[in-house]
Amino acid sequence: MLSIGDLSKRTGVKVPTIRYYEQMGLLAAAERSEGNQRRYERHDLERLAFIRHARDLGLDISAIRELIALSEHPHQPCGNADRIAADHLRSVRDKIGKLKKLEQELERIVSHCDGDHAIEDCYVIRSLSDHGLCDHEH
Amino acid sequence: MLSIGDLSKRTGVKVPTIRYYEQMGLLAAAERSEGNQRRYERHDLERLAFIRHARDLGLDISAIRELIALSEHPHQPCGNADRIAADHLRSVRDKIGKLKKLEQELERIVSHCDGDHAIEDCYVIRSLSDHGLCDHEH
DNA sequence: TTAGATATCTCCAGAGACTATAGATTTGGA
DNA sequence: TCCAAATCTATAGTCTCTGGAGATATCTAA
Repeated sequence: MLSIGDLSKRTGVKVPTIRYYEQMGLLAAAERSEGNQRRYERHDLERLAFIRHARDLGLDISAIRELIALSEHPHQPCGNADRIAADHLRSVRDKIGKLKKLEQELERIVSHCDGDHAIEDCYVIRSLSDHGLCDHEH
Repeated sequence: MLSIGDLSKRTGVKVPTIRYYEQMGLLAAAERSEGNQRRYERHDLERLAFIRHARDLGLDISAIRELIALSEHPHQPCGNADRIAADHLRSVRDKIGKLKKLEQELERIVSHCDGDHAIEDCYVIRSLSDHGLCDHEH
């Protein structure tokens, strides 16, 4: 039996976050000690590792809730789980695309500025003021 | 003189968001009509466009507040503005790197799954349960 | 001029995913 | 046995908005 602190150390999920996940229904309400403290077992550790992993991958709580619900019906076909992951892949690619545009623009802005002239002539400030200086719309 | 709605249409920033920016001190408190409605001028439009642009680039409110403060002292050297943008560029690159790892991993997960077998054998679910299946740590 | 439609006002609550605090209780080790 | 550390609950705060309620202002058309 693990305390909430043990669980935290083993998974890298902070203690208040574990309680938060319980509240959000991602973790079942834990058994309690005589003194009302949460006590966990191996399967709770696995579940929390699953959640942690999915969060690291950027899935949101509701997607994780769906995946957990799916994983509790192991004999159904897995099309929905596949769809959730594939949707997420699309959104990750989308985000990467957007960030790359930002990267280009910031590069351009920063490279024009040597940090050593007056604000009124600073490309950083001017770029932010005047969208027309951008290479592409965003 | 523009109403808050005009300003919103011209900048693409929603009305409650404009009021929020005022509350956060990014926009000066607007002049008011006789009936207490906000009235804006050209320079407010420019300021809001600046904010919008900076937010689109992913700068947070406090960074924007700093940039605005800097831009109000046009004769100082611009080193700080440069630093803010350069810092941000670093963090954008960092984010891109992380998302690319996710992309790889999600690709791997999704490509192993044809959406057509039982959950208990689904690579999506198994990958999330078992970190050991990952190519790299995260 | 007046009615009615639209826009605006303030204040407050909620979203999402935590994080932190306060004050009380329990637990584990010397 | 005693004390420090961990845990408990409940509540509030973070950040950047977004939406609603109910009251007031403004604009347009008749």
